[in-house]
Amino acid sequence: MDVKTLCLGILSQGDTTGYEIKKQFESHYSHFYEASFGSIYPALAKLTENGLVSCTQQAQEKRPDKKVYSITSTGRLAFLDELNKVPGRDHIRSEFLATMLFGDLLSPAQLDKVIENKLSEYRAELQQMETNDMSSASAGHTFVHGFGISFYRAAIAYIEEHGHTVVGGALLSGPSATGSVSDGQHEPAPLGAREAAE
Amino acid sequence: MDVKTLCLGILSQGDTTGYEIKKQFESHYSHFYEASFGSIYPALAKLTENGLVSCTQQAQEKRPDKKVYSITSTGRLAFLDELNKVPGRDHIRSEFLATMLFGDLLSPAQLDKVIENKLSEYRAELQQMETNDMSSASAGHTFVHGFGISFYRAAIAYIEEHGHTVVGGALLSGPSATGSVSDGQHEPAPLGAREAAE
DNA sequence: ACGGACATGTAACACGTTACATGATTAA
DNA sequence: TTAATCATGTAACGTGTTACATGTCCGT
Repeated sequence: MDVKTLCLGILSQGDTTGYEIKKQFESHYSHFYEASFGSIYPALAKLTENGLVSCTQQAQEKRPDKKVYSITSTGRLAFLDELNKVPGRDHIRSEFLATMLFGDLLSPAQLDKVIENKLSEYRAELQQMETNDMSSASAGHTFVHGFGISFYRAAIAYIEEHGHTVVGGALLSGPSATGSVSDGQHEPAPLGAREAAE
Repeated sequence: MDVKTLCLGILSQGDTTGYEIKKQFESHYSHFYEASFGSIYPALAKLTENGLVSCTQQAQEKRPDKKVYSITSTGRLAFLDELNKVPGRDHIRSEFLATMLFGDLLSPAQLDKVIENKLSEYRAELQQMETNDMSSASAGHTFVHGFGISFYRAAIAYIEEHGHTVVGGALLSGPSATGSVSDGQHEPAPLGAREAAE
C-alpha cells in the first residue's frame, strides 16, 4: 500500500492538510507505516490531478496558503476498490532480527547489549501504547492498536525467554571468546578504503 | 539493512552463488527479508568491485559460468562493522492491518472474509514453520525462527479474539446508528488498560 | 512441446528518503 | 537567540522490482 492510498484513506475520515497527514502518520500510524513530506505532498498533488481529491486553498496572512484536501466520490470509490483487494503478505522488517541471525559473529557482551537495547525499546513502545486513549477511536483503529500491543508483548516475552540462547551459542562457537571481552568500547577495525572506490 | 549487506552475511556462512542466495532468501529468510535477482546480482558485482567478496568462475558445459563467491577478510570486517551498528526500529508492513484500520468502510461480510483469509494464511505459515527442522541451525537462526513462530501465534490469538470487534463496529456504524447500544458490558477497549498492572 | 529448474545479467521504472528552499510566529 | 511549530514544495539520490535477454537440460 503506497503513500497515495494511505493519504486517501486518511482523507476518507475527514478533510485535512498535508501537514496534518504527516502528523497522523507520526502519531497513530508510525508503528507500521510512515511517510515523509517528500512523499506526501507529491501524493496529494497526484491525487488532485487524478480527481480523487479536491483542494481548497485557504489564504493565510504570513504563511503559505493552507491547502485543505477533501476526498471526492471518485476517490472514495477508488479507495474502497483498493481495500477490497486481497491484502498482500505481511513483512517484519527488523534489523534487530538480522543482527540476531548472525549473532554468532558478535561477542557475548555486544549481543547482550543489542538484546537489552531492543528490549527496553520495545518496553518503552509498549508502555506508550498502553497509556494511549483509544476511547474515541474507530473499531478499526482500536483493533490495529491492540494488534501492536500484542505484538510488543509477544516480542518482549520471547526475547526475555530466549535471548540468552543466542548469547550462549556465541559463547560456545566463539573462536576467541576469552574472558577479556571488556566493554563494547573497543577499537573497531579500521577497514577504511571500503568505500574509497565509490 | 540492504541486499548488499544481507548477501555479505549469507556469504559469511560459506561460499555460494547468486542463484543459491536467492533460494536462501526464499526459504529461511522470506519471513522478514526478501530479494530478487535484479538486486542480488548487482549487489554481488558491487561487493566484488569493493573487494568485500571474491569470485571464482567455474566454467560449465552448457550453462553460464557458475560464479562462486567468497567473502574476503575485508568483507568480514565490513559485515561485523555493520552488525555492530545499533539496529534501527522494526516495522510491521501489513496491508491486512491497513485494511482493518479502515475496516468501517467495508461490509461485515467482506471484513469477515479478509479476517478469515488472513487467519488461514497465518495458520498455514505457522504450521510450516513449526514443522521445520532447526536441529542443525545456528543459535541465531533458531532464535529468529522462534521469533517468527511466536509472532504468528500472537497474531492468530489476537485476531481470533478481537477480529469480531471490527466487524461489530462496522455493523454499528451503519446508516441507522441507534445510540442505545450502550450496555456498558460491550466490546470496546480490547487491550490497553487491561493488564496495565501486570 | 512445454514448463520449470538451472544460471547470469541489464534496463526501465516505481517509490520513497534526505536535504534543501522559503519564511513567519512563539516559547525557552 | 535558538529551537520548535506551522506550511508547502522540489531535486537529487538510493534502492529495489519487473520484465526482458540468453541458453541448456530434464521431466511429462
